Amino acid sequence: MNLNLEDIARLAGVSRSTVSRVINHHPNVSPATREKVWQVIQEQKFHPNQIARMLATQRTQILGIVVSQTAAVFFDDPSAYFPTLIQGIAEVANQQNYSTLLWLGGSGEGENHESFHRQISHNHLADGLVLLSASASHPLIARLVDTPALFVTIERPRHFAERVSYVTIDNVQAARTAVEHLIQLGRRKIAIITGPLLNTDSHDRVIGYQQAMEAAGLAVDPRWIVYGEFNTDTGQRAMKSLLPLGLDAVFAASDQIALGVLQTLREAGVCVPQDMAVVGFDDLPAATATTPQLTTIHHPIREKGAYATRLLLGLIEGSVPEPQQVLLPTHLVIRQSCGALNAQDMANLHG
Amino acid sequence: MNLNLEDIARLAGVSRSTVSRVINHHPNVSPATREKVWQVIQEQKFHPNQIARMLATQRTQILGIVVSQTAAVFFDDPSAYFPTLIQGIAEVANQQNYSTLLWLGGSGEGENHESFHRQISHNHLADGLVLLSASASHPLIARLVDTPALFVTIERPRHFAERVSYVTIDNVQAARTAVEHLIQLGRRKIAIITGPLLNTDSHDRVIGYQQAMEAAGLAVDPRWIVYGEFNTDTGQRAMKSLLPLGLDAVFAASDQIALGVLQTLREAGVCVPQDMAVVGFDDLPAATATTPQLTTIHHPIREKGAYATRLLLGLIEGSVPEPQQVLLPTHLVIRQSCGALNAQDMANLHG
DNA sequence: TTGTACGCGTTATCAC
DNA sequence: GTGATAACGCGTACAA
Repeated sequence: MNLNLEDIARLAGVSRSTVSRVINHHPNVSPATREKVWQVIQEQKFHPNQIARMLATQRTQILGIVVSQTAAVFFDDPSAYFPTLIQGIAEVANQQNYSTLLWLGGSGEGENHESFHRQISHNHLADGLVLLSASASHPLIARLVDTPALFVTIERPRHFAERVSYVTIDNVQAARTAVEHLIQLGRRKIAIITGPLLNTDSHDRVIGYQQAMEAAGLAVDPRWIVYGEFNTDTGQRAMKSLLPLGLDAVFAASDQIALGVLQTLREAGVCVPQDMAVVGFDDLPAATATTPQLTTIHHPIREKGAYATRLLLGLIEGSVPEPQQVLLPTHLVIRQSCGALNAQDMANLHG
Repeated sequence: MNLNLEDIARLAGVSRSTVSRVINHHPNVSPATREKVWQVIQEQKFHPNQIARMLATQRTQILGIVVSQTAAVFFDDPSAYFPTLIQGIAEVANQQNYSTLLWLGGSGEGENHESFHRQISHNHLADGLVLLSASASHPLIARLVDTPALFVTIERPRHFAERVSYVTIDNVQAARTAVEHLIQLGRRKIAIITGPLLNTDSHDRVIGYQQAMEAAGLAVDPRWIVYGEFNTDTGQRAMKSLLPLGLDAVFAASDQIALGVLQTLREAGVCVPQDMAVVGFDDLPAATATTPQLTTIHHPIREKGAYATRLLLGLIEGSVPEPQQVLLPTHLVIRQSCGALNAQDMANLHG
């Protein structure tokens, strides 16, 4: 049923190589034959066999996306973090004529994780890999770092950080900015609720928090630093434990956490921003749906995926040397949850 | 750097074919040589080249996942519908040693859509395709239906429904069950807020609604049927327009819509379920986070993806004939938003 | 400018 | 049981 180069060649009255040249836009082919060959190709709706081409060129034009995460984090997360990342990756990839292979796994424990990573590192289908969540992909990184495989991680990895290419945001600076904003507004007793201790994003945000506090000469009570998950549940639980400490502000290191914080504060009858200022992180769509609207750090998630992909493509083309480490900038989005905008300001904004 | 069959053969002192037989677990090989060859394979950490194998077998062991949706729907949706579907697909695929190729597209208009679908239908990389959202993939279906390409859609397609394989839920029955529940509780003036008019899921839910109403001898005011999108915004807008009509119940054809409905009712001071009963659809995690908790139809999204994949695999293996159409069952999850459980019942449940 | 011949790494069909 | 040898469909030096 399917034709091949040979068939087209015969129909066009030329050799197989000439057809190949035409298809690959090789310069050395006369306009006449080029025209003639294209004609036949169009007529026959011929499309070269990708697989054969891969075998011959040793290039697949495929990028692998690896999500080494437990299922729940991927699909039950209202923040759509991974989907957004994937969107950014796929966009750039498709645009550059790359296809994307999706590896979802790690849902099981130990054994499963093992075989999942083995599968990826042995399946040489992709020209390069994007690892979403460096912390979760740690075993895979350890496996890949000593091979010629090309990959870039999202997040700075905990280990091998100097040897691997990664794209992340400037978490330290971002957190610092968020906390400085609170301090400028007169807040002094500021807590931080963040994600896992072993996640570098989470970790760096704590560093930024500490830097801002120290720079302002504010002492930090150890109880003010709470680790958990980047979800609403953690926000609720942490805020409850923080309630008796007499704080005047909370830096929630993700909007999901902030959602839980706001909910708990509402239930406890604590007014935001009057009694407690809250600043989030991520700038999710949900951040504008809360009352009061959430002041937060804009996190260019999609752009992170896109950038990582462009970088990976660069590594594949050989146009940039390995390793590459990039920190994307973020910025503060001021809304209502910190009290920076009073009623008058709001009126002006809307006027 | 990378070895091939020939190299292993030389090292094991046998021929290339024998090595191939060992790898593919062919019976016709003596235990002795089998053992010897395995030894070498292990030592050299040899893994056969997938691409070459694909070329020879004419099978890729790759499944394509096509999301012909505008970007926003994929990544900004808190319901995580597509990610959940993808999860179900990837799980089954990986389990059966298939990789998944992800096609995200249709973000642009016309032209882009065209080239996106062309790219997919010409890229013969996948052994089969799963099209998420038949309504959005309509042009692609039209393109594929007359080719030997194997594919299954999620949702019943609007056209070619008899000729294509699809997996969906029994929307008519589900909607009917939801509305019957409201009727049994004494509600009479029941509205439905649903998704796009051209979406078959959306359409079928209206059919089920009408059947239930008719079976109960209840007249339906045309204004009670509102089409929109499967999101919170639609819920809010539609509910506002419904408010003056003196209803006593609303069937929101998605939990996202129900969220908007509940919010609008709260703002309007309408008590749920006393003044207005609300039943949703999907049974998202968010349905238990509302006050009152949402009575809703459980929608096995993940299972839908998994089933579609198993079906597609069957088509590929040739073990089932084309086309196959399957309706997955759903069930009603009774919580608080319809008043079926009073305070006493709740106490008993928790006791 | 065009054609020949070989290589990419497997699987599959034969003989032996 | 085992080993040549021919596909699979394409890219590409090299020769013409």
